[in-house]
Amino acid sequence: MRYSHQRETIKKVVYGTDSHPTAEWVFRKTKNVIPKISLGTVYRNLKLLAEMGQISVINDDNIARYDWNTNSHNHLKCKQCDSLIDVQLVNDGLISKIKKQFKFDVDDVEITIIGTCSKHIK
Amino acid sequence: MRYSHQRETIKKVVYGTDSHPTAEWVFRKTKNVIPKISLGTVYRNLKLLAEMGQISVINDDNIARYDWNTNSHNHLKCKQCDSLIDVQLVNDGLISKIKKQFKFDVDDVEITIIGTCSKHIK
DNA sequence: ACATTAATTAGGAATTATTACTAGTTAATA
DNA sequence: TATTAACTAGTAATAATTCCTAATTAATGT
Repeated sequence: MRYSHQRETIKKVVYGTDSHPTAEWVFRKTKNVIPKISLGTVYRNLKLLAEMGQISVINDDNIARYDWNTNSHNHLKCKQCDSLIDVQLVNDGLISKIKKQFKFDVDDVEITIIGTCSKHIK
Repeated sequence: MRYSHQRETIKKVVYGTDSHPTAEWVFRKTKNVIPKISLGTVYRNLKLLAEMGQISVINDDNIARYDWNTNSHNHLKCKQCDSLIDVQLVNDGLISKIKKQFKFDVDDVEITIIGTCSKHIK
């Protein structure tokens, strides 16, 4: 894997936000630094970064969002403001329970809690 | 909401399988009954059925899959055979914990466990 | 039964997110 | 500094889904 200015910039953009951005958002932000960057380059490098384990991908309602936080964690998704909030819900207990109960070899646990965040609860 | 032969047939197709089918799969199956049905009709009615709470939608890797089982439940997704297996993991404890801990009003809990199912473990 | 009407459909065009292709550019190495 | 393989910009292609429109059809009143 060769160094690339584009890839490094994209990585910095993702690492610089907690907003779980889409490819389109990353594209717009990266353009501020490299105006001639193309959307394809952003997609290709986001995919590469994910494969290298440097960022993670969240599948949110049929659109990919990216996250610098590669530790296993979960999300609260607010229907009102469409934001994703990081939380830690899973314990090793759940994983080993699934392994035993269903004879299922667990790689990853994806949890998204859909609802309304505190901002909108009066 | 007026009766429609197409919608009833689509519903029966979804209710007739445990395979969590895609819109494309439902389209092909429904075509056996109504050869001239169009893909748009399938999408529109799947959406309507979901809105009416008669089926549920699963977001699997940026492609929608449909499920007759509208009770809250979770999925084991096997990377090898791409199948989804229904399981029941969530207890009310988790939901009330989230409500308290994050002041988050929970509507739905989406859990997908990615891994390898028993078929592929020797 | 028949006319009216608003919901629904088929078929195709449009949209959105994403990937693939290609000629030109660039980082690494010798 | 020349070589070369990886990378990029720009654009075309693809895949899933939604939108549009004229024609069809289920429900209702007569």
